[in-house]
Amino acid sequence: MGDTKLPRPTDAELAILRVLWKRGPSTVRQVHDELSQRQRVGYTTVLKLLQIMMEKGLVTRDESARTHVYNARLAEDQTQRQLVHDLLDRAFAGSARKLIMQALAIKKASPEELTAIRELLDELEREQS
Amino acid sequence: MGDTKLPRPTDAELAILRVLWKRGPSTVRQVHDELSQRQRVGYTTVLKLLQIMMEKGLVTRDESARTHVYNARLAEDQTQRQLVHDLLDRAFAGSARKLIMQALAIKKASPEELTAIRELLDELEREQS
DNA sequence: AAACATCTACGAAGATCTTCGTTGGCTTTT
DNA sequence: AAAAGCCAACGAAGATCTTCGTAGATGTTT
Repeated sequence: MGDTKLPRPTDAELAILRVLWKRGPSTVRQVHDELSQRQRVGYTTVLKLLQIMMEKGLVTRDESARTHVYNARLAEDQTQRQLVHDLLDRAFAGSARKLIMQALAIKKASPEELTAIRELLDELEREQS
Repeated sequence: MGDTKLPRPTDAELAILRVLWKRGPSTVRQVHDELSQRQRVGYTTVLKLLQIMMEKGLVTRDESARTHVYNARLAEDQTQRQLVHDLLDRAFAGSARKLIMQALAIKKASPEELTAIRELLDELEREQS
């Protein structure tokens, strides 16, 4: 209960989530400091976004101290999986194979990565039997 | 040169692109007919979206007849690749491996699909040497 | 040629996204 | 205890997205 499906994070929200995943629980200032190393963004912009994300359920907030501490509600993998799932539905008609093909085509994956993927394939096939 | 980088299509725009990819060059009515089989959407909504997509360069338009004929500017794969690339940057810090892992985790790919992916891996490794 | 149907263009409303200024309350420093 | 700094809350502006009604032009039927 209470966990209705979360909305897909917007671009700006995703940028904040990435900071939270990297840093763990963080104050607005910490998120802002990290974020403004890459992009010019105001403090209150980050604050507002975090408040909205709180409403949407994308983050949790510890209000016990004056300075609130925010954290991502879902782990990085869970969100990533959701995003992939979403893209799969919207643009690939559910074909994971095609999506994977495209991913492989973009990034000239290193031999190590190819090996890792191959191992995952092995696992999946083992599971399936 | 006229080909500035195209914007990422929105959800509604992507739904229309999918129809164009499926049907090939189509009139507004044809797109609308196809689309309204799945979702309730007005004719002028589709028209307006196509006009906007025209401005953005996402589609081309043949105006030689009174009833215009629209077509996707980029092929399905090109757009898919762009979307994957975009997601890779925004949510996966560029790690194709992680994205592929997530894709595999979602869809219990069929043995045939796994084989197809494995073959692609073989090809890639061959190319790399 | 009148009535009807179909098409594009225009504009605008409502929703969401992104941005940040301002205000007022706490906290720390002087 | 006054001043200065830091914080959350609020509101609002501008941008983009999504939706569709209405108007006017063109084509078809009667």
